[in-house]
Amino acid sequence: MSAQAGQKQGAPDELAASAGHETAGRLLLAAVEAFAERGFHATTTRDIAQRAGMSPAALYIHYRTKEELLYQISVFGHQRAIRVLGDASRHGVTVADRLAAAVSAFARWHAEHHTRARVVQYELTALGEEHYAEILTLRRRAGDIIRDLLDEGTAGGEFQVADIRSTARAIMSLCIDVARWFDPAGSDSPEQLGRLYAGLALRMAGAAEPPPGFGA
Amino acid sequence: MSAQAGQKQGAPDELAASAGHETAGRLLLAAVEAFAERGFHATTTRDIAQRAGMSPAALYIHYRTKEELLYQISVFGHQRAIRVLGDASRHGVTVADRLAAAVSAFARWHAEHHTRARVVQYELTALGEEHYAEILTLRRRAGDIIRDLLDEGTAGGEFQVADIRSTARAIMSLCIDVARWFDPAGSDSPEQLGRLYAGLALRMAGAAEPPPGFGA
DNA sequence: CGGCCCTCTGAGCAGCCGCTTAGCCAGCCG
DNA sequence: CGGCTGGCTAAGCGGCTGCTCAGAGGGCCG
Repeated sequence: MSAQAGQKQGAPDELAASAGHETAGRLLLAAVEAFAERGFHATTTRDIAQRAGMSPAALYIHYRTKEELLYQISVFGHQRAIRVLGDASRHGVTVADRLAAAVSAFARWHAEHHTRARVVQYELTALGEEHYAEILTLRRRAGDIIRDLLDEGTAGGEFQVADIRSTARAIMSLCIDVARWFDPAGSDSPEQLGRLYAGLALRMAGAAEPPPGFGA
Repeated sequence: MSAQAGQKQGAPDELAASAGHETAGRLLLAAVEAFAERGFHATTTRDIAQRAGMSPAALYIHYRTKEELLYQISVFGHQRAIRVLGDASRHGVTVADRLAAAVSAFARWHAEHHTRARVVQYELTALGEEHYAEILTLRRRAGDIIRDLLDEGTAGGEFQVADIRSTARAIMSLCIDVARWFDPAGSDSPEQLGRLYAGLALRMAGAAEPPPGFGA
């Protein structure tokens, strides 16, 4: 019930570990679940504390406010997502390979960590003004990765894109929205979804179709 | 400040008119704005009443609860969006024409009415259980429209789609997510966005590319 | 072993929440 | 003209909110 989907049993959660203290990490995971289920504003500090098996006051030993919990989740989540996207975007010989790898990894991350991703992508506006601005600069980096790939592929003639900025935004948009609707009980696995979305992104970029029977 | 984007000055708002009473309509528009800005749970009935220029108690003469306001907005918004999508999906000779028209209209609606659409698409979970279930049946109808077009186009050989259900969901997802990021002060107009997204959807469907210089 | 610090709890504060109630007032009907 | 009706408001109810604080308990250090 409290285990993050896709995480191996017994493996320490990296988000929880990032808190640097076991109780602080438990509170972070409890907050992710609660925020994802009900939204930031509808979640009470008592609810978070109860999910972590603690008293409401314990929360304020490790975090100054409820908003700081959201901020920590947001920073860590964005950093992870951008790293996943950036690493994948360097795997591949052709630009098309790299775009496919990037989109596949990014969409897959949103499916696998849909609980976390939902908080990261849809509860941003509940952040304080300074924290919000800080997160926005992180987000721009993610968009730039896809745009650079489209730039490179279009310049080299591999892609046919009329409006690079808008197309890059559409591809990002497609991946991000996965967090809204993805259901782990549904028929598609995160891997399948990643493959499918990589193909869709290549088509959106106007890349030449791979021959039939290509790929696994 | 309180006028819906894209609405002509002085023209009676159809959502407001749907309330059947002037004050009730003003409250509905005020609620849309407040819910879109802060989210349902972070919005207080006092805030809604103040935006409509009334006392908090006035709200309860026209609506039983705060949730009923959200429900009215949701039903009306879904009905409009589905009608826009359905009407457009019947305009065109080829299936590709109709898919382009449907996606263009649907994406454009989400851009033009992004305030309303944001509430409709992202505050669903705040609905009561029965109301939520009712809205879900409406939503399925929307998805079916795109899926039927892909079905028809694939059967006729106009489209090349490996996974029709997932591709239909991706196209819907792309349009819906417009409500999350669209900024009327940005460089793209709703019309431009609709045209762009129609082209992207055709590519996702594997339709043959139109010859260069095609269209306006 | 004594003292200290760090973590955690029970109790609770001030303030805001959704919603209700009693009553005011303008407009319509006979 | 008197009385009734429906839209509206001022005041306020119980309950829940984020957050605080005094103190308990247990492990580490000298």
